[in-house]
Amino acid sequence: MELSASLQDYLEGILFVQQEKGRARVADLAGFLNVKKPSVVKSLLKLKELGLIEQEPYQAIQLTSSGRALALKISKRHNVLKDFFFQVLMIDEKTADRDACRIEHVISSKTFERLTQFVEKHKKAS
Amino acid sequence: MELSASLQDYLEGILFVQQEKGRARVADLAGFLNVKKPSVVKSLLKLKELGLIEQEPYQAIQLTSSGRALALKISKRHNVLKDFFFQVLMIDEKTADRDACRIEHVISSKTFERLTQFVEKHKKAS
DNA sequence: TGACAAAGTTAGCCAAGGCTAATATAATGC
DNA sequence: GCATTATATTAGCCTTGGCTAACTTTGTCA
Repeated sequence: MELSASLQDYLEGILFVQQEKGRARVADLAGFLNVKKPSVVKSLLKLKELGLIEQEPYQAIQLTSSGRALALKISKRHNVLKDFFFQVLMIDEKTADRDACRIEHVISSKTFERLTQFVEKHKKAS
Repeated sequence: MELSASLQDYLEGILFVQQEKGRARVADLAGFLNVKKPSVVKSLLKLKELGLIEQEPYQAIQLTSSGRALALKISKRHNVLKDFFFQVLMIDEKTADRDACRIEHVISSKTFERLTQFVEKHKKAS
């Protein structure tokens, strides 16, 4: 059961906003992801059905343990990709971040693992 | 005017199939892209409206000069990405190709250019 | 404590890009 | 040259993931 790129973005966004602001609300997420609140609500419904988040009506969003695990996994992908672009290819941070955000959803596990090793090696060498 | 990932795939596919088989027909493209023929027809209509291809009813697909230029550009991206995965990261060819196919649509020009340099440098070094 | 602002929700619309079923045209072989 | 097969097209459906407008709930503060 593969999560769509969009739902992965929501999940990752929830984790990020929680870490930044202590809690993640619909409006925070809408701001972070540059979408409107009703779009957030609609997507949260799907994440609830998948058991990845919980939310009391009109309240802040909670990640379930499986939701948190998945969000962390996606977030880790993001960071390795960003490190590769920023530290290895020396791309400016903003572009590195944007590219990471798009590629994290489509890169294969195999390629991601090799890239992780590659980035590690580069860090040690410098 | 940015072409969607899907339309980029069609355009690139047309170029590829033409090179392989001499001409690109709806059925060839459907096979290559793993979609059904009516989906191809629908997408070709959009590419026609954008002036990227021409097609007489029930006949093979022709790239216009701007369509060809764009297809070549996309194809080049694909090849550099594939080279990076296959030759630098030593990913198996099939996976390298699949990742290239997905990432070519989302990578920024800036990052792509740096990656191109990086791959060139690696080729010389080996 | 009651009014108002902010946050969340619902309903319903739209475009993109798949699909199937049915139809039309082209190409092939007897 | 005609029947059959392959190819292309059309019509119409579905899902995803946006949006706006309108409404409900929550929270704040005078």
